[in-house]
Amino acid sequence: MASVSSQPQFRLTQPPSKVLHLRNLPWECTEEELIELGKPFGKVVNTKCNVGANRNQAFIEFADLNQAIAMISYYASSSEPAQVRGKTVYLQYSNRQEIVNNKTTADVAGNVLLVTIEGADARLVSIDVLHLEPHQDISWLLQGQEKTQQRHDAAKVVFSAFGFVHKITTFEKTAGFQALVQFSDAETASSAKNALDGRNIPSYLLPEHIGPCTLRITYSAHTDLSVKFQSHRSRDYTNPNLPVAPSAIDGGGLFSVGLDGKKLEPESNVLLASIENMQYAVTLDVLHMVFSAFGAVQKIAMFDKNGGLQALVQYPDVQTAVMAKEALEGHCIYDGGFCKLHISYSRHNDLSIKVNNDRSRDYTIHSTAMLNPQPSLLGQQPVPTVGQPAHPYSGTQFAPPPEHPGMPQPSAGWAAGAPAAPHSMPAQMSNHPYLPPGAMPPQMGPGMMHMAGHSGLPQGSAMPPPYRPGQMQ
DNA sequence: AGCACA
Repeated sequence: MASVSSQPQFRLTQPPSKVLHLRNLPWECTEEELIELGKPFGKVVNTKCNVGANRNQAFIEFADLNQAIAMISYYASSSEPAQVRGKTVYLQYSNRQEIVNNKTTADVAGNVLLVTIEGADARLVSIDVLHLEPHQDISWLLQGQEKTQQRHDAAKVVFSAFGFVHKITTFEKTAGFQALVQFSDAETASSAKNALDGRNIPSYLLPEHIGPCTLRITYSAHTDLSVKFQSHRSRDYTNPNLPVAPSAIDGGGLFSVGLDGKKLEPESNVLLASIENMQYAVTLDVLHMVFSAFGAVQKIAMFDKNGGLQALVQYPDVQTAVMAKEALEGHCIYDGGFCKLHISYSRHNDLSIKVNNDRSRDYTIHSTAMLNPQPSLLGQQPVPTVGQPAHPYSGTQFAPPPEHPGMPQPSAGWAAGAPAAPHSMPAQMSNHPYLPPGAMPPQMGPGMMHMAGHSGLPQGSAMPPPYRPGQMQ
């Protein structure tokens, strides 16, 4: 008998199925587009997008087998390939007879996201990415040994930019490392999804030398994740009292040192600041101004790292650095999510500044004349009187959206960032809704963060003097 | 360019 050897890979003809498997789809491909593609041939009753390792495959299911056959046949003999937005899409019968798993109605927006974190080096994500959550004591995580946990942490940090993350569960699958991330509502979830899907975790959140970690995001059908324990693979941020380290991970080894106890990242008087979404120039003087709000800045050294700008900022003492870090972390130098700061403690205690130039400066030695001794925008005056920088940043350097009261919303973040906003910058100065042109305080870049009082920052009277070693919890 | 949520 000339029986066909049916090695699955080489079968030219799969058995027909109402379900078609599509590949080589564009990222932006939506369920609507899939339906559009199939509609000429019949009724599409179900779809599944973002399938496969690259999330660029999909399934569509027709109401009737003949409709699927019609579509396959048509494109088998057509000179024009099937396309979605100009991209050729390859079709074949699926090896399944129906789309299983379909979430309730489709890829319907919910408050829980299914996130796949791709990247060969994802396991190397540092604990540093956690530091965005000052209240969140994650010291127990340090004990963790698992790569999954670290990617989990990265997910927390990244997604917190869009709103409060209630819960995260993670799991390892063939598709890779995945997480379910629960927000309070679908709006928040969808803003996170829209902003983050297909993007890489910014390199400043990752240690040096590690490759990109890409996020692939779809909606989950879940609405409320069940997290029974705080573990390295699941966390409930709404319930800090949840028991730690369940049997799930034989987590015996965990010295669960205080869920409200000690800090793990050693504090330092020197901060390492990374600047994200740097749509506008950030100069030494700008950094000096910003960080001076919390105390005398002794030294600053700027350098490029991983394609981004970083700076080491030295204060005379740890307490000041702690204050600055707590206050500035995650905030933007400019309104609109521009030049967002990420701050961790440096291992340095005393920077060695070889030369004073536009990238590094020792404010303790010469040029003290221009160093404004009074340390705070924050402390007293609502009107910033920070030291006039050596090179006044002419308005053109910055993109000064109107001087919004209130710190920029962290929600913008790197999220929508990339494509947004670069165009009209100097123009906005004159368009300032409140100030006549030229009314801008010369010391302050227009649109810059106003440390004095507003949202996240402790303000004026409410704020203990910067040097007070008080606990700001 | 080759088949999916623990």
